[in-house]
Amino acid sequence: MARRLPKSERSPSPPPGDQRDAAIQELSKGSELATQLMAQLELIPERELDRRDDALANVRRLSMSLSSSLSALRSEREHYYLASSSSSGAGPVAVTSVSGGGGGGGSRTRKTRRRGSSETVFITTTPENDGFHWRKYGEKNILNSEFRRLYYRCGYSDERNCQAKKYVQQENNKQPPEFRVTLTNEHTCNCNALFPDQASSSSTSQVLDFTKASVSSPLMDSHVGAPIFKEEEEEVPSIDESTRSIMSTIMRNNNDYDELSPRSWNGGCQ
DNA sequence: GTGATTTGACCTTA
DNA sequence: TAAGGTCAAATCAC
Repeated sequence: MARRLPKSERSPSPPPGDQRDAAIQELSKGSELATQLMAQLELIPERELDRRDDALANVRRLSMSLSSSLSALRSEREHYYLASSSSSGAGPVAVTSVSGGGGGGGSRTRKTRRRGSSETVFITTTPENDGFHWRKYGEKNILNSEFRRLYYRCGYSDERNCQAKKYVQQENNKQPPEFRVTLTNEHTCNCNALFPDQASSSSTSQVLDFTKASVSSPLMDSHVGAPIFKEEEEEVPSIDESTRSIMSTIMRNNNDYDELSPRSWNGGCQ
């Protein structure tokens, strides 16, 4: 039942949370602690060399995993690109963060981005590959551009009041073609498709299948190489097992991280 | 039948 | 007033 609600029946969205920032902070702390632990291990006497080296190796691995988690989260915060595919060999080419003038507000029920909520702009050959479920709601010819601009909103915009939006406009006819993607508003739906193996624990988990027209753009050809996230799929190329495990551990230990928790990744997407 | 996309009209902003 | 952005009925795909 995805029929859009009449304007009058819509409720205002809650402000976007900062759970991701909290997660980043916790990961930073973990990283610092790992560094300290490494220093302490160096002090273990040489007669226990074997044990010391094993422990050191483990801590180094832990530290590296924390670092990659951090960098992945930071990257996602900036342009939602945690789930970009390595199989396609194509990713964002350039990223530009733009901060607008500060919320439209007012009594208008309709707003345009010209009034300036924060937005992220980047060029990519895989505009569809950001791990989120988008629904197209419009398409326009743009002045001085030979390509039409496509308008997407979060697939859970209605049921979860998620205000995330995405504008996709082809930039050129290169092979593969490049697209300018503009993301506005953070997802508040808790419905990204990261870690689909965890998501698959729920029979109603949200999956992304870009072979369906429903979540892809007519501009997106097969050569773009979009990943297909299905319930049966187990691998997310951009995140290794250790990173995933550490993030899960941290999130289990902090219930405030609803936006990032596995529970939210799958159960929330119904 | 259900849910997503298309598309022309309408709204908002500059 | 032009252009960008959004709405929502019609249409399409499954």
